[in-house]
Amino acid sequence: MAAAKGKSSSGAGDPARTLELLWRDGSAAPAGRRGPRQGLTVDAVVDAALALADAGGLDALTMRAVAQHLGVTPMTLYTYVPGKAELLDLMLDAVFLRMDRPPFRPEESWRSRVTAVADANRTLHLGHPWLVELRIVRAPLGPGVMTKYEYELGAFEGLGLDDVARDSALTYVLGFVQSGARAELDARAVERESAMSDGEWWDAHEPLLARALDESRFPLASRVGEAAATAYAGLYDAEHAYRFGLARVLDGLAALGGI
Amino acid sequence: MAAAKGKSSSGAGDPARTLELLWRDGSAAPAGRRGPRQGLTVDAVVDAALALADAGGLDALTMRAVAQHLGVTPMTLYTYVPGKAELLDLMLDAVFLRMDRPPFRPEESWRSRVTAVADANRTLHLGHPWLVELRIVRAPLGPGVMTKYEYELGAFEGLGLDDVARDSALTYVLGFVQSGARAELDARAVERESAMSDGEWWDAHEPLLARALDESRFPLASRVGEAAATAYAGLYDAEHAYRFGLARVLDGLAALGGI
DNA sequence: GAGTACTCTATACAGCGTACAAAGTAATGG
DNA sequence: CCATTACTTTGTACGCTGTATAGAGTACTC
Repeated sequence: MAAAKGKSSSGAGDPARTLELLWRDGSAAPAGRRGPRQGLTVDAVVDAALALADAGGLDALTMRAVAQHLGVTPMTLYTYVPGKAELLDLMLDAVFLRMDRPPFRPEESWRSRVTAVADANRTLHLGHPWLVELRIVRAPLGPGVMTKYEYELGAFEGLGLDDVARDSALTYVLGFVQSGARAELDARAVERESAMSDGEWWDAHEPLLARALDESRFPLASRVGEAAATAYAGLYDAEHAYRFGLARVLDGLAALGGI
Repeated sequence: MAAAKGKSSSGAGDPARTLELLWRDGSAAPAGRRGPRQGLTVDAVVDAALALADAGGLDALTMRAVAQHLGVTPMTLYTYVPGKAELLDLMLDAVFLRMDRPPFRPEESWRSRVTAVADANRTLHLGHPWLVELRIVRAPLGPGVMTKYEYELGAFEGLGLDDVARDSALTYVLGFVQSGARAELDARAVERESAMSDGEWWDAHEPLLARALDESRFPLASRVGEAAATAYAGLYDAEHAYRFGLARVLDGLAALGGI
């Protein structure tokens, strides 16, 4: 397998081997294996990788760091997972599987259920910042992915959608949540990495911005931009954007269902 | 300046220098400069970088590649731009500035105007795939960014929104478009890099997926998943997702404006 | 007891952004 | 006119990445 120089994508490895790992087929039958017994497990590798990525994003997730975390040399990891791509598939399925999924109550409105799904996904993304860095295409069809999909489709019961529209609606809601979470995480990361708050950044730029804030050339932009900046403490208020957007999403879906 | 190991972010460099470059302050006054005359211009560097990134994404955009494209050595570029972060700011502002912005007609409905803005941004993202890879926080306040913001705010005239809500609405629409564009570009990239179509990928996985597609364990998921896969040719139909989502977005905004 | 399948380690590679030092060039100040 | 100075351009070097490859040691099967 050639060295992956590009972005991290899901679903990149050998299908059979990846699925075997996802459903943990080999874990129950270590009988009659030659050679030294393995000192670790796939789960231990995945958990170490999750700890690193949760704390420092995909940049912090290097095979060397995972190995060091586990007290082995980097190449040892390759006896547990085929490569980094498959490790990411396992991480993704693991965090999906561990999500909280309180059962929907029969009398609950679809708005309440969809809001719960959105909130849960927002929490997921904010707790695992590496998720938004991942290209999730051809998702690894493990227990976590399937369980999550099954549960979330259930939230749209009562909206009067056919199966295709139901899938579209879920994709739409999840896209909205991921988009907002990404913006929030990006803002956090920039604030951390630049060691400069939004306010400090603004103070450094404002004196130089006569042209950009030219009211005669950009009347709407300068007026609305200032109103927005004044309304929220910083330049970007993620919480507000989420609440505003979710209300729009729900209203848009209501119009679809004719409710 | 330390080597940037992380993701590419906008707004990372020295404010004064970056703004000077964005508004092209030094370009008209090359009088009395000692040393050899420069063989290139900032614009030439930006255009070369754009050509590379448009064709191959952020992975293809290396300082070495830009230099080779221009027939100089990599370090030569650092006399034109302070570093890669500032080059990305210039690229971003440049593509924003070059967007098509047909004037809104007075009798045009807000739905038509917002649809035009969404379409233009979709075209922008699909034509410049590296945009979705960028962390756009603290956007470089150059002419492109300001002109785009000014124009797009105008699309929400007639919806009855105050300034703060107008900014939120625009953020919401742009987030939706970027989210969909990212999904589409990710799907394209994976298809290209894996040299495997979605259909081929599915054919390779399906025989092994008895567990994942277990109808008793995942009744909704297997039924809806199959309906969606059948309805669209591939696993993900970006065009459909965009049209479906944009209709929801507009309906959601209509409910906000009370229209 | 020989063979074998396995685990784990050590070394190596190409490519990244850019710091640093050196070499060459043109305008300036005496 | 020439030494100085500011500038452009180049070459080299560093630490980092995922993982190919080869070798050393271990525990099972025949």
